[in-house]
Amino acid sequence: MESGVQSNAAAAATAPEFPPKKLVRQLDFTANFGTPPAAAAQSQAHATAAMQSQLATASRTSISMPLKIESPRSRSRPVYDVKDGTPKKQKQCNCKHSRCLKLYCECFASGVHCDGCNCVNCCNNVENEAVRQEAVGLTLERNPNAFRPKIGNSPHSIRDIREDSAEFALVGKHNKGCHCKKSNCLKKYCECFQANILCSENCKCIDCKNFDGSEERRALFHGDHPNNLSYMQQAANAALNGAIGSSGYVSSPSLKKKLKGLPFGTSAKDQAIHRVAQLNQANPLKTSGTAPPGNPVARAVNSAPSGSSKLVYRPLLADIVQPEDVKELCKLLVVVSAEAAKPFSDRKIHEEKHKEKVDQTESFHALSNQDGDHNKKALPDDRSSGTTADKMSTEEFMSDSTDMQKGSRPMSPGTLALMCDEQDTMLMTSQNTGAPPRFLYDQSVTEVYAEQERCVLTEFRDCLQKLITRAKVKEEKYASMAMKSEASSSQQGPVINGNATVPMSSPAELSRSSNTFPISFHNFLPPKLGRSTTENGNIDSKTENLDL
DNA sequence: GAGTTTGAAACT
DNA sequence: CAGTTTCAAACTC
Repeated sequence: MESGVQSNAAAAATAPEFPPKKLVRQLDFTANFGTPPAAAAQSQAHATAAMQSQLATASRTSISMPLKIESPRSRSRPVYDVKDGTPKKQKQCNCKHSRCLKLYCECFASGVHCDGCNCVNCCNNVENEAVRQEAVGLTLERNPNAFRPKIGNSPHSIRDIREDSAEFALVGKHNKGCHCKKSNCLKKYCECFQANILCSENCKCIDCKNFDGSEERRALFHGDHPNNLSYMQQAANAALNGAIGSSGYVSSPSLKKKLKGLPFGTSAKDQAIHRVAQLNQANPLKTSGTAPPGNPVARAVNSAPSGSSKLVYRPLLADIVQPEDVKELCKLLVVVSAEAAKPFSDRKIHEEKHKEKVDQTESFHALSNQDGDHNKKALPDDRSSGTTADKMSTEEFMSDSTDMQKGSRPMSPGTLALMCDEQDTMLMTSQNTGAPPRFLYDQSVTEVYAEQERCVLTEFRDCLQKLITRAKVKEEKYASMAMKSEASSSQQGPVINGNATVPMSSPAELSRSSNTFPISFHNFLPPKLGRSTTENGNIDSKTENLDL
């Protein structure tokens, strides 16, 4: 089909590849990417605005939308490393004829530039940004929803799934629906299957087997499929890529709790949980793929993780870092930043007493001196060059860490709100005391910035290192427990009793086991934050308002 | 790795 | 809107 790829590519680079006849506005690949700068800029602005608008719209939806726009195709490829599940480099396309400017291209469809791809004549890069933006505009013109997620929420929920159905589909529905004819919607050709969702009324597929209760689908997800592992990975990717949202699976605390609190109740929810537990029969980490022997309770306890792990992949840090932890971290960094600037503040206060009068006298003297040469040297030269300027600006301007607000560096609204009071104060002080103009202090401001940045980054690095350490510990524990689990199950099967440790081979379940890993981000935040939030009422009250 | 199959996207 | 073609990924061998 793709005969003469290279010749095609070569021709594409030198000669028109597409017929000039265009009933519908099309991308012009022929005119040396010839979009007039102005038109290109306009197109770019339009396209960018359109995409941003879509992103903004998407962010308002209940769908957990990834930062990058994704198409089902891009979702299909493992963005996460198969071995360890860690984020992996963006998928690389192999486009040959689309120049990566059509939705055929995963990168383009994902709204990202090609980077390290194997594509030919790629225009989906910075060098061809104008063309790219035009293509985006055209694509949006053709289909305003082109870059929007194709999987939306559906009325389906975990409660709707019947207890007797063995498979477990993610919550969601393909907005447009698939049109499969030969794949039975059980292969990755099918967008619904790719996204690990059931086909819906939106689909126009033929001979669909991707529905709740489908034997074929059940077989596929029950471990007796040769490609079960890949399907597992696919499901994990689907869960991870944000198309569905994190709440689609059993990750809620209540569910976790109930899952552990066997035997199950009789409510619909409990039944659903029970059903989820039954999914263990396709334990991805056990090649046998058979349900572990033992009583139902034991099987459910042991199997729940396996079953859910097949469909839910949760990063190692999933339960370590919570939203409030991020907030805490930000508070910490604000405190660290303030502390970093404090020496400058202290020094200023100390030295200001001794030098303020002298400086002002000198300045006044220079200003009052009507001699041109003196005037030039006395103020601008002294203060705008070298160490003198640094010294003075440091002394007179950096009386408070909040002065960094006066620099050109952009700050978050939260931080601005935090420091607005101080800014007003400083401004008034500066005006009242006849302090020199701001530009005279830029250098020292930068100096403080540098110190603050250093401290903040150091602190942040430390936190990240601790986070990594935690994850490693967790990972090692998973590994050892998985080995134990596998060893015991291969010999005599898991024996669960009240006191025995439940072998958990699933990272998903392990991460849910708060008893085993009572990890909280708070645990490794430095004590500084504790002080700042408990002893320093001012900082605490202000940082609480940080818009995180 | 090459060839085939598949279904979405693009086009008529 | 329906039919056809193009395209790149998924799949098979």
